[in-house]
Amino acid sequence: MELKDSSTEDKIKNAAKAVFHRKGFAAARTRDIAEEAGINLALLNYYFRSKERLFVLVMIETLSGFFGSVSVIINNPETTFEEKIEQFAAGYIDLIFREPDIPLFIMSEIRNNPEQLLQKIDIRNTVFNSVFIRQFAESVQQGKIKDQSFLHFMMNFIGLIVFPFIGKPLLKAISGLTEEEFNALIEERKKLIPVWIKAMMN
Amino acid sequence: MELKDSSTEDKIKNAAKAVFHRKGFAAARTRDIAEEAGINLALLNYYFRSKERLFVLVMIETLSGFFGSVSVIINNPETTFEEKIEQFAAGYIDLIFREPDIPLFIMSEIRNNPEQLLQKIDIRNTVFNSVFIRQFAESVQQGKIKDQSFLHFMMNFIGLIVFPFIGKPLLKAISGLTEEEFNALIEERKKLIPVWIKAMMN
DNA sequence: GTCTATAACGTGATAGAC
DNA sequence: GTCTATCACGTTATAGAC
Repeated sequence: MELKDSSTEDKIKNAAKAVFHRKGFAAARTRDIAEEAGINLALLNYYFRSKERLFVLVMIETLSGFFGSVSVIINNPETTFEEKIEQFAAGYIDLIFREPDIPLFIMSEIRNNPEQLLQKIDIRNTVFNSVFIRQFAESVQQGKIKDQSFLHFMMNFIGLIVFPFIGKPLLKAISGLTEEEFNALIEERKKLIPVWIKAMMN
Repeated sequence: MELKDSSTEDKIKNAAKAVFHRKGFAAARTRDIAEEAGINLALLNYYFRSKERLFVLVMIETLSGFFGSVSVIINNPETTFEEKIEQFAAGYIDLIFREPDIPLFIMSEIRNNPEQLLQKIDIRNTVFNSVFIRQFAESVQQGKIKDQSFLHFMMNFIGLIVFPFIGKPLLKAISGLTEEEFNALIEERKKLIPVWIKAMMN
């Protein structure tokens, strides 16, 4: 969004990101992207050859940006397990605030093409070789937290962070909150989620 | 899925449900639906006039089925607040097990057309006039649970239930679990979520 | 009601001038 | 590199026979 739009190529790619994120691959039209970029439709094919190739590029950058951005946090050897939880929650919420369409976009597109998209990014190793998971195991062993499946823990943690964004239209309709009020509620969760997570683990 | 396929009209509608739920409106082709129903493409238009009209019908039934199915649970005056939490979690997980594509389908389509779709179902009143929310407020007042936003509570509760289904492809890739193992994990959550939720409220 | 054949339209992609 | 004009194709929708 706030990337450099210096070259025409970047303008198109950033426009494609915005449109794909908002509408998904199938519903996005190359004409939408061209219009959003303020260029002609033919230029899109000149630079990226096809809608599909452009999409793959966008997807790779989106996935690596989304999953890579927190690898610093979860691999910091200086912070404790609890500190990582706090930083992870706050960091991810800030990240998604900047691009709120990404979680639903990723989930939808992966559903349509799981094997192809997931092999583009080695998320499994990122998680399982992290300092974070080692500290989780240590905390369990030391009896600091309840013995439980790491996967349950991750589902809960990520779900608490991400679900309000995925369910936003629905949750706004239920609550009747304005955009600002709803965002303020999510902002509160940066502090609340770590508290909840710790309560769940005892 | 397991509905009566007696009439041709029902065959088409059930096929449409399956295809729309799996691929979303934009990616679903009327040919896919006709093939899934085992009928000719022209019949689809004969019965439902257009893809869009068929979609709206499917969406209305999906939404009312999804949100209506639990209104019995949350409005039962015989059960306590805690019992409702247990029944709601187990009931919803069973429901989604039967049609696992629905949560992501609903979220995706509502994103594309929030106002139009949400006015078709009065979910706001269903929630706010429920026995469930009254019991929540009473529990807060009596000091049984921590004073907190009902919306946070709902986000957490629904998120814990629904997120594993929405994030399934991703979570399976991260964990390396098979379909059966993953489903077993979710099955465990029927018992675990009420425990976690209670821990979060104290 | 159900089918085949085809019309009408939208969208991705390219040719060719500048 | 960038544009206009157009092609090629897939998809929705309909006409018309049975």
